[in-house]
Amino acid sequence: MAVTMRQVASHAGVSLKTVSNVVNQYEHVSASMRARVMAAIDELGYQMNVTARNLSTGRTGMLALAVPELRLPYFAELADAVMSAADRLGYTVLIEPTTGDPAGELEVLRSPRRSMTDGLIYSPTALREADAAALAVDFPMVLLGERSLRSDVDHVAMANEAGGTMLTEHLLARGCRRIALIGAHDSEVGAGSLRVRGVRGALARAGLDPDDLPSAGSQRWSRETGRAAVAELLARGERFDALVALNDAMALGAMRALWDAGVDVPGEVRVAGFDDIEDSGYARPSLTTVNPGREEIARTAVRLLVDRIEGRAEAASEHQVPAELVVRESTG
Amino acid sequence: MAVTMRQVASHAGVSLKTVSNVVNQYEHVSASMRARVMAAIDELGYQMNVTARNLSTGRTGMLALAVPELRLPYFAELADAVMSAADRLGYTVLIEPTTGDPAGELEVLRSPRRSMTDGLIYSPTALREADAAALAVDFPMVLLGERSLRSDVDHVAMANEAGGTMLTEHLLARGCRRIALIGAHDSEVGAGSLRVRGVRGALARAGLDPDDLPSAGSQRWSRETGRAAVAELLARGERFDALVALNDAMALGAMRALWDAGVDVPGEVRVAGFDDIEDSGYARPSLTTVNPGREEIARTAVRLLVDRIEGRAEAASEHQVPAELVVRESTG
DNA sequence: CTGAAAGCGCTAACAT
DNA sequence: ATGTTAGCGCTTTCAG
Repeated sequence: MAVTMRQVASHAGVSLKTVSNVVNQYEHVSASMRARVMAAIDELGYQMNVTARNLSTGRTGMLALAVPELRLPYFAELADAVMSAADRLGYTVLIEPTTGDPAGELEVLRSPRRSMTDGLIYSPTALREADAAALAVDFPMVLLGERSLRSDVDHVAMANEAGGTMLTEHLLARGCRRIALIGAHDSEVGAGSLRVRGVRGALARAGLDPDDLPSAGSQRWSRETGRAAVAELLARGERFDALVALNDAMALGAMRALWDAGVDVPGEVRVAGFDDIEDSGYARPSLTTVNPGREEIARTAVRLLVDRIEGRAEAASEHQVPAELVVRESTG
Repeated sequence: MAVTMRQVASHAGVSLKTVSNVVNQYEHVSASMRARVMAAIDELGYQMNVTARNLSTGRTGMLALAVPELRLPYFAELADAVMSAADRLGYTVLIEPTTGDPAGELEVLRSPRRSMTDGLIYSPTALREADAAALAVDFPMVLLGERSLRSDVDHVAMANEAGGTMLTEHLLARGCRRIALIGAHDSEVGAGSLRVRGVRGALARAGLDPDDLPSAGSQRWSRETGRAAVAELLARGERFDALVALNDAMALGAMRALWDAGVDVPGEVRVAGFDDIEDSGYARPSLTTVNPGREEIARTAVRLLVDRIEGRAEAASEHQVPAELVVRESTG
């Protein structure tokens, strides 16, 4: 079918190894040899069979990135950033959707496809303490998130708690006294609980009751969840002068629901989110949020993973990427 | 390093082939044999080396999907849909970002990585007539878009022109008389020109001048492009009572810019887009748009490609996926 | 600097 | 129903 290296070799009248050397930019090949081989390659339209090389070298040049779903804008933007960073280091990214449930997140660790990738960038959102053992894998992996589940693996942590704190202090400074929360669930791990912790801490420090937070929302952090959560809060008759959504998508859905209900943002309720996804700057009103440093997270994760794959890694490390408060119209 | 099938075989005291049979669910294996092999697999923690199988079978089980960038919401949602559809048929998707320029779009056709995927779903947006020859590839491919460049390949076309027509007729029915266009560029192929054709056709039929369309915007169909385009139109002093953006992202950016300029939507200007991305339903005002049938496009493309890969394909076919007008607040 | 030969881990005829 | 034997196309010692 396709032209093989062997055919190129015989067409050029050289050995297989020589063709391999030329193709792989091996230094010590005479110019004439190289020219002859290149000519044969062109004439035959040879294309390297990457699978064969992969088997031979034991490497595939692919990194896996496990995320819940690409429809969630944060993960689409993250994937984009990871792909660019990987590309710069000569790697390709295989995106593995987990659907954001524990089963899917565990499955990606055990998938036979792991043998097709050199390593995994893993952003679990639904794993529970009980699943921690599954993280003891025998391939290079870097975890996105705090070192909550397993410690002997590289981590890239974003400033979740600090972000929650910033947001809350900002709202308090604007005069808010009763904050409602969207998207909090009981998981003990993951970004959500840390963000909530930041919120509670700031409230406590301000002398407010950190446990008196009206809250709604589910596991799937989508616009629809945000919209439904606000509908629920209003239906329950909750009162609040600020709304912290644990991500921007929910915040955008929430703002829409508030508008539908005739509640003015930021006049009556100030709204803030997390992630600084692109939409947030274009929403009406534009959304105050926390920029988690997506680009740096992506760059760092890829670098750590590639270092480990290529044997340059030391002990497992944890990197903290600083977050930044982005104040926009939704908080006045 | 990793456990091989051979080790499993000797551990279980059977031949290589038997292990292979068990692993591949081959029917004719005695229950006892199967149990013995499974036990060995568990004890050794065996995991199939997919790369080796790929080399041997000449298949990888991966489909490539070439799109400009995942940050553009339409492509993130499309990728999501393609991945789901592929998964249902037992395939994995490798996303190949093209950056949306001609070089990147050509590159993906020639990349050695094509030997790692069984076929390609290709959504060119920047290719010119001159590049048509590059589409003569020797691997299974399905093109997303009209049969404008090459005809002997499977196509899944969306109703671009019809969509433009629907949108325009809707706007005319609402009383609009002067439509501005965002995102039109001179490319002769691609979705843009077809959408524009639909707009012009409807205008002509209504007795309006189809060539008198204020227009702005560039190749990259992002929110920022939409915002900048409106800024430019306003700066030029153009007058218009409707705005058709060639995709939703630009429409959302445009609406934001109109709001910044104090122009009421839909009161003074009605706005419409294309794609029905998720954001459009949550925007304020929510955006009137054309739903191109993304799910069906994805399903159809994957099915066509897999049929071809697995040898069930006939002659090249063109599938038309119907579009649907989604009327929302932005057109009153 | 180039060639010969072995082998990566699996599948697939072909036997048995 | 299970075992044997060749490869798949490339990389990689090891010679020369």
